[in-house]
Amino acid sequence: MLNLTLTHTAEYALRAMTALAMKGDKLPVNARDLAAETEIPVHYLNKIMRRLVDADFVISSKGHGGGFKLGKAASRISYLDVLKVAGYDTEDKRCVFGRGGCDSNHPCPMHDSWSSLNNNFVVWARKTTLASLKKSRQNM
Amino acid sequence: MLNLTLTHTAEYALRAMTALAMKGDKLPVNARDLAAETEIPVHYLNKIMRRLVDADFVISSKGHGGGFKLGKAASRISYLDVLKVAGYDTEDKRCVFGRGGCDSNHPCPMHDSWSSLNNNFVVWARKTTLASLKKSRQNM
DNA sequence: CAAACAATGGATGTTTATGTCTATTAAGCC
DNA sequence: GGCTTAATAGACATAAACATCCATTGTTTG
Repeated sequence: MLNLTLTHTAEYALRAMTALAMKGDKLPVNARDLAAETEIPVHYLNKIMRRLVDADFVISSKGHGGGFKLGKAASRISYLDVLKVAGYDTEDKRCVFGRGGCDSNHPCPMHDSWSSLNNNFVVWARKTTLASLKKSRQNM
Repeated sequence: MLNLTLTHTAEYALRAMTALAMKGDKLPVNARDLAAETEIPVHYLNKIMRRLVDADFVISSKGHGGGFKLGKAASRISYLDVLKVAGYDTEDKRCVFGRGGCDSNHPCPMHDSWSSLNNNFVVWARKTTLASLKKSRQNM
């Protein structure tokens, strides 16, 4: 993994989850409202939500008064979790320099600096949860 | 800016620059050889090289014995420089949460955690130069 | 039970990034 | 000067990401 550019899909997933977390888990929010609030195209949001539902981070309910809400406590959902659902692969050991079999024993020229950045990122993404967001900005 | 996924263009640019840095600045390397070494499609590499040449990070020479070499000392070319040429925009202040006018005074729920990650990344990219790579892995 | 609401699933269209091709220009070598 | 090497330039093709649309299924309310 690594990166420097969030895909739209990933950014949207984070937005939607953040918005749900800010709501508390009282009432479900329907796709239309969620989309309006987060500036995400409704139909596209629906697709992303389905993946989050499949991964059990969101619970959906149909029919009148239905919609989406968090599937577990905000403190138990990390950015990393959400990014994985959105297609990021933390297990991807592909070499940035394009070499096969590049690891800390047989590093390519970019290996060391790159993995330090990557590790930093993964630590950050794992420890940042929807709850930490909510806590730091209750006053939105 | 921010990220978690390098575009191919950016990754290729970094690879090519790294490979050039490892060569020292004796002889130019032609596109064919550079492409083979870095596993980049030749024609695509050519396009990227042109942008690096335009930005003065690479000097090109045509004709027999020609090719590409670094345009300045490896220590004066940072990852950030290369990424900028590849299209990354460090000045992009667009809000990840989709809000207009989001800044540290009027932060969106994601703002704080997101900017701490981003700042980290920018510091890293600025301080990491082609020389640091070269030094850490002279033995490639 | 009927009507309205809302997610689901999949087909389809559009845009952007990636990759390929061909012709042109410039430089070195004989 | 003619031949070969190599970058430059831009047109063109392909694939992936992004986005839209519509029909279906399930829920709630009256």
